[in-house]
Amino acid sequence: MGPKYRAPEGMNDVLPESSHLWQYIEARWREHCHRYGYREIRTPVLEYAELFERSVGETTDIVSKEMYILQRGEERYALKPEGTAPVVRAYIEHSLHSAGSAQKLYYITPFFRGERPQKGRYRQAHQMGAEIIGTAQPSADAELLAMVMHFFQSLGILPEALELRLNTIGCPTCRPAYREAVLQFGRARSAQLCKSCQTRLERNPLRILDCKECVAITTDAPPIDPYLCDECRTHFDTLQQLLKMLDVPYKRDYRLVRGLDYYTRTTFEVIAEQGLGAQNALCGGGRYDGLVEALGGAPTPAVGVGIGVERTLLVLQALEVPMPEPPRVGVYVVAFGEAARPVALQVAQQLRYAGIATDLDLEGRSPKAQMRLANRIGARFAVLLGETELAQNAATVKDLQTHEQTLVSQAELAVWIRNRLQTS
RNA sequence: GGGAUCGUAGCUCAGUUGGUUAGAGCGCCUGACUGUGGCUCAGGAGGUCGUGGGUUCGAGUCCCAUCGGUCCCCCCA
Repeated sequence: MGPKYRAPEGMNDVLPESSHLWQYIEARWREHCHRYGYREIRTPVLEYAELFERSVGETTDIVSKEMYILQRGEERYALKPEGTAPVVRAYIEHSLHSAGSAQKLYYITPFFRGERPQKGRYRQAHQMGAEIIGTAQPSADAELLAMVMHFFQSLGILPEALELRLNTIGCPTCRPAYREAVLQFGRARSAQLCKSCQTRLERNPLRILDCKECVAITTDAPPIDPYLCDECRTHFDTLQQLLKMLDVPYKRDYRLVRGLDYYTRTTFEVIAEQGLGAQNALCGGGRYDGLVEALGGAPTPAVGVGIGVERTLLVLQALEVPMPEPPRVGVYVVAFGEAARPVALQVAQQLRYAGIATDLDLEGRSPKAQMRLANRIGARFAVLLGETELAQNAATVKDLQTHEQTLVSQAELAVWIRNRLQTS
């Protein structure tokens, strides 16, 4: 029996029982990025649709059929389907290059793709991203990858649970020749390729390499290495050396040819064996040396990563990694009798002003129900107010763990409680 | 866009080859304990069995349609 109104398909409410986990992951990401010298950037949830059409690529599924388009008058907007293009747009728009050095920017953002939802894949999902804009040095790629793996580690995910897959897809100088080689390879075996790969072949031949259906055929496809230009080869070699030096394990994956048009050279993803179903990529990213220029900026190399928040959460839960408990109030104020209720509210405020997380009944429940609630929400102390206490401007503080009761004057209440909350 | 699967109380689920007033646990409320939680016990509230048709003397149970969830393909974080 569905309720009359539900959240849109593939879009989820984060309920209080799990919102603290989101806060935790997001706080960790912020901390982590600050530790690596990044600063936060926030961009609108909407951009002019054209931004994504130009950057992500008109022929990609994302742009051709998954974007949420909003038309308002003459303006065509799209809910952002990924995080990088808006950051690059902002970088150009606000001349962030003028800072003189490469910009390290991080963000946390929702993004939207109109696809059938499944485990770990939603129509509104959330991404933690980081971009280094303004350097072509492989040390940027290496630092970014080390940061990402360090981030997962800091959340308590063991390195064995993850696999960093790494590849290079060359640059506009060398990729065309490789593309041609794969195209020839594919054409020669066109009949054996799956249906979608046959159309893929003409549009974006490299994509046949990461088709699961056609692995058996494409396993013999030519590797890119002999086709790489000197610059791309040096970049990739150096990156691999740096990763080894930094003890960041990775696996070369010749099939890792990302979906978005803007990638050059380095591509990577981190996959998890457990916790995610078919959507086992926790994060993905790569170098996009042509994007800033393509969007109207000066030629500016860059590299970036996006980490799925939902997917990270699923992995943490599947691996049973310890995570924080939801916040609890320390004190619950209980009123015995109607006369005590306004005083209870007053006392609760007094405790809150003193910085003590406090709650009380606002529904007129019986004392017993109030006590039950105090216990259930995990409060450490119940502050009891009845005729006896009111007569003395005092309160009975009950320690709900030890059952000890102490009569404390209302004036000293906050200090009395704060001392015990700190020491226990 | 295609496919698989599920849909009984707020939540997790029982409901036998179709057979009277549809059940349990958790949670909620009340009481035992007239101003005191956690344990126990006794009561109570809460359900158009997703919806609409059909078969039947009779449908939660069978058939069809439809809606929704979940998972998978495609694609991607």
